[in-house]
Amino acid sequence: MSGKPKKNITILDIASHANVSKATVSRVINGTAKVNADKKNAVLAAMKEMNFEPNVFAQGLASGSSKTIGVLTQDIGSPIYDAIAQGVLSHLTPSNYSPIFADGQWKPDVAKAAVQTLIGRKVDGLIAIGNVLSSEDINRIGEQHPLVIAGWEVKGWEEQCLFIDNEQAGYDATKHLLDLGHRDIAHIAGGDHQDAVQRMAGYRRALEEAGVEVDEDLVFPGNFDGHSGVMAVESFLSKGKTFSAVFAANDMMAFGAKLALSRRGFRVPEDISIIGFDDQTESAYTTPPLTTVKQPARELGKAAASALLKLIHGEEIEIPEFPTQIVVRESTRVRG
Amino acid sequence: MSGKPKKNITILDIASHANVSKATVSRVINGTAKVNADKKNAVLAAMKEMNFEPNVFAQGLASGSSKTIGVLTQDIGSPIYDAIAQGVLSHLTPSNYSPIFADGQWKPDVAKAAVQTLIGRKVDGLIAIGNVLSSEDINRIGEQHPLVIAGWEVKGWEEQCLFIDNEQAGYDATKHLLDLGHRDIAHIAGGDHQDAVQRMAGYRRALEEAGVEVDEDLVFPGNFDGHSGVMAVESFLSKGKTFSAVFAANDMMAFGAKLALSRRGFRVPEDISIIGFDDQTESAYTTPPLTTVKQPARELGKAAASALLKLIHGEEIEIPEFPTQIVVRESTRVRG
DNA sequence: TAATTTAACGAAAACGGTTTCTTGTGCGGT
DNA sequence: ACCGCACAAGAAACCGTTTTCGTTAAATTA
Repeated sequence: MSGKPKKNITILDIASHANVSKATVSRVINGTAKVNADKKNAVLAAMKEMNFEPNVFAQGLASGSSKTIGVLTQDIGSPIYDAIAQGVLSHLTPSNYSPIFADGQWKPDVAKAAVQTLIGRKVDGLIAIGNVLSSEDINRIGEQHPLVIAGWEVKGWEEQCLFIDNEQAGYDATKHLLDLGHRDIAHIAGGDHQDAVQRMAGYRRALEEAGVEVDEDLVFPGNFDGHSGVMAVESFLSKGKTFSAVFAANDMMAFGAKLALSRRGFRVPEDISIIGFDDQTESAYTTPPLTTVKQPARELGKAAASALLKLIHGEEIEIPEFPTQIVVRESTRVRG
Repeated sequence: MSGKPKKNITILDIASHANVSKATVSRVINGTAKVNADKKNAVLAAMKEMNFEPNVFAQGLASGSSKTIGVLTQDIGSPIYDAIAQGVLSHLTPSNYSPIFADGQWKPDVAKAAVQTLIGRKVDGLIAIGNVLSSEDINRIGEQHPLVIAGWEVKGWEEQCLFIDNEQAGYDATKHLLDLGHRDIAHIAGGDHQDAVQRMAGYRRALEEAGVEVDEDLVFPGNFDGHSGVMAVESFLSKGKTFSAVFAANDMMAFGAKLALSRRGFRVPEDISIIGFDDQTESAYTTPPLTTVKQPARELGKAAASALLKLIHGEEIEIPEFPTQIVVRESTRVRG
């Protein structure tokens, strides 16, 4: 019970136990060539009996493939990116690929190092969830390794990017408010992140299309965190602006905005309507429940993993559309 | 530019380039033995020049160590467990260990398979974030591999578990309400999860200590999601119960409770106080901002990774305390 | 029946490192 | 000067697979 011989069973043990050569065992394991039914069964039986597990290092060394895939995250803890990661993980679990994670912290140099680590670990492919790398970097990496990017659109690499139409979604969100009769619609943006910029573009297009001029004082440069939402409202109010609705580029900022409005005595949605973006879990349980734009993040993650696996196997991939959807709850209503 | 020879540079190339044997190169790489300064420099130079990266498979095969650590998650997407994972990842990044993730979905058989996968990948150690496995399973795994458990307490394995004192924290939360003069304090529990059970125990102890009898109709068996919070309030109200405060076993249920209370015309905190548990990011921006119990999840994750690394290197580990802290915001006040 | 293809499988050569053994050299002790 | 010893570094064994290459026996063809 104490002094284990510690003998690892190898393919060779199986071979001798089944009276075949190790080559045959290997063929049985991988199904790379035909082997007689009886020998095959003998090998299978031996493997079961000695409950043999092939050594991944040896397999990797000999075959060159590690059966791992590298996942480059930027930000564990963000609801959307987590949901994408969740989708990736859930699709990978039933496959025989295991994910190795590395975090880029939204910093190009850190991300680059992370990719290097992943590649050094001989991953068979890479999934980037979000992205900070330049088009050039992406292209360089992508031509050396199977690569897909989830939740981001890289110019010149669109065929392997999975993303939602943020511009259209931003348009839809704004349109929702316009349709409710709102005209003075503030926007809390998310900085220079691609999706934030696109959402803002959609906001502007909707307003223009409705013949409403964009008041730049009603556009606040947030950064996706709750505090931005608070600051945004403070900014609007301090400039003496009046507005009846707010479109926040994510739910967190919508929460912050709601809080700041409450503090200033405005009611939501009676006085001011708010629409967010993401539909994170909490949004259904805020007071009032938040109207928001839902994006199919989990599905996107699954699709990304699925696409990468196809890429690895040399199959053609086709990226589907990922439709967003407005979830109408109780934070928006017809302009009073 | 098109037809790459694809020759991988190996330790042998370095060796010949530096006029030494591959053994020497290996020694330089790993510092496992003294080598003359000039040879060493020659090797280093060659490695730099040809920018050589050792093949992880070969290293693993020869040395037996993979420089990877397995992370067993149960639930990507939960704020607390994500924060722990974040901590783990952040501590691992600067080390030369890479994390391989596998998800157990809170299901014992899935988790078991996940561990098997991880072990099959020859991870040098394991971190479980949360746990569904039995003590026996944990012990079995733990005596074969370095293992630490984060955010969970396994009987007979406490020395390698990192967890907070949920009972005390539950006590503190309840005490906070008692100190504000509340006597009719409802509790929304979190099912049979260990931490939920312990938090409830703390709730009961505080009440007893204050000479308040626990009204079982004011204890609702939730399941940590927002809907539980709603259901809990509906349950209390439908039983005709009156109460002036609620202790929810996590923030999500607190959100749900707040929503349900608002719907029924109760104001928070004027009519009813609410305290949550976790201090997830959103809690600071709800209306009103939620008083809650903060647990140092990130630190816990970092400490877990740190402890595991020590374990792997055969060093002694000592698990620190992880103090919780009541964050008083605006959802609790003196009983009116 | 002899000649020729084919199918199954074993022998052995990679894969790229680490580690044990061995050997040659320079050193201090007597 | 002689012996033993420590030490640096090379030679070779080894880690556990996959895969190429032959080889043998069976199946097909003439």
